[in-house]
Amino acid sequence: MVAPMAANRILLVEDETEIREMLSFAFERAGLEVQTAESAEQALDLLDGPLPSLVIIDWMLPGMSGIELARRLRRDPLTTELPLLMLTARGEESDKLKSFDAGIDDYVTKPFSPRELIARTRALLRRSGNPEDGVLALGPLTLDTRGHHIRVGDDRVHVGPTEFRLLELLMRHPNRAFDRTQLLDRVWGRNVYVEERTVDVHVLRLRKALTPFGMDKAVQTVRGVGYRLTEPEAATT
Amino acid sequence: MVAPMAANRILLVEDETEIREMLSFAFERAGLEVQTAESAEQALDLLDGPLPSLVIIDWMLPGMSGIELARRLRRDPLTTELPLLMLTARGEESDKLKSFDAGIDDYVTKPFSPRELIARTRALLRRSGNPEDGVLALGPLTLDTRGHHIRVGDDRVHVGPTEFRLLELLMRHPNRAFDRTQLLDRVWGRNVYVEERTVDVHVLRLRKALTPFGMDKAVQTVRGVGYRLTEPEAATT
DNA sequence: CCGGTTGATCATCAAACTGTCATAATCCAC
DNA sequence: GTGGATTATGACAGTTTGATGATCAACCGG
Repeated sequence: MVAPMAANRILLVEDETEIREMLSFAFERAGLEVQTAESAEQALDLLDGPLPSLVIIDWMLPGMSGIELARRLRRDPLTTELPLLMLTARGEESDKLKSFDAGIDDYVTKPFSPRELIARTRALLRRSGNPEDGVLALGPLTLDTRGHHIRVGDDRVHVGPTEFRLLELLMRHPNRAFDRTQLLDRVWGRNVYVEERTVDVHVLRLRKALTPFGMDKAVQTVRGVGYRLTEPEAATT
Repeated sequence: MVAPMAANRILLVEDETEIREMLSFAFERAGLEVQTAESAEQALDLLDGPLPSLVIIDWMLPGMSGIELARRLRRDPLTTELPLLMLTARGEESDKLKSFDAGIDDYVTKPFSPRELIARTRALLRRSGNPEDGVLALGPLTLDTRGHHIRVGDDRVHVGPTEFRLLELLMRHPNRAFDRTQLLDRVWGRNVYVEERTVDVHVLRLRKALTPFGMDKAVQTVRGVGYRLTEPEAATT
């Protein structure tokens, strides 16, 4: 079996070793998995791998600045929606505005209490489809990102790893249509070359797995676009 | 270029008239529609109507406190996802934590600059992937560009890709008449040759799809010119 | 090295969508 | 009212797109 994967991984980009370690410790004690980078460049490398749920960026970094890193992430379609939290020593309003312009989602000024940072981090995670308990739900369908299992009501549904990640993405963004390119980037990972049509097959398998529970209707085709997860029409009586 | 006619309405709950008016003015100048309430009770009343995209709550309110209002909104399934921003004069950390516990998404301390509040509001709206995001509306008719969803009230309407793009264009410019050439250019694409009459057919198909919900009347013919989308009620009876 | 899984493609079938016509229905100006 | 112009509608045949089942490769833990 697999080691219980933490639901939320955070990427912390901070060049000062002391702060980095202090925060790593604080986050882990708070039950959040942390990954660290000492520079924007290193962060970009790490972001080629599986994406974290959120990125915390120090304003002052050697080499590429934090704000420049933020802009870059926003420019890239793959990371454009990744929640960003800026960490900075400066308190001037002009900096704040610059941050928000760069697409920062939140902003904490040094010196700060780790507790506040964690609270803000949590708020941001919750807001962006990463519930703390790691359980996503859509009607009777639930997906536990930590336990790696899916159920409809009390019945367990078995799907392969790819279908799991696919459903996870869809459940994080219900009612949103994704085209095949987006799905490939976000479920398979970029830099992997796979035929677009392959998506169809995995969607099919996902539907098959859900069919016995009547939830296959939730995975909808959007012709000419891609796929979407939507709660089936309520047949309330 | 299309002006972001995002229908983002904000509910501001603030008892001090002066601040309320100042902020209303600032938000509207920033292109955000505002709705105000003087008390938590009044806010709850307003929330029985169509939901805003975000609620800004003053900590200190006569009667039910801001924090209590926040808790209440979180408890109600209907508003549990509604982004909340707390406005407070107190700066103590314990209060901040209490706010986040209550499910506040962000938090601004008085005195604050309207610019910062607006920046944070925008960030929150963007982040919240609020279902209202990218949703065009005309009366009961809504079109979700992100989810590729069209509905009238709660009923889903299915149309083909072309009809979707057609309706999207019309909804972005309600009450404006387009001639067939313009529609062909903007819905089909500039360098595609199709019969002008083809537009009629797609308009017909769009109307057919809307007919069961009585919204077909919204798509109006402008004889000798082309077509226009207008809210049915606007038509004189 | 061996079954058992999981994953990616391909070929094929079915369904949905499109653009065009021909024809009926309306509208407008005279 | 009449005739020409404009629009609405129903049918059709080709295309495009998605669904599906089979196949083969890669991977994994003995």
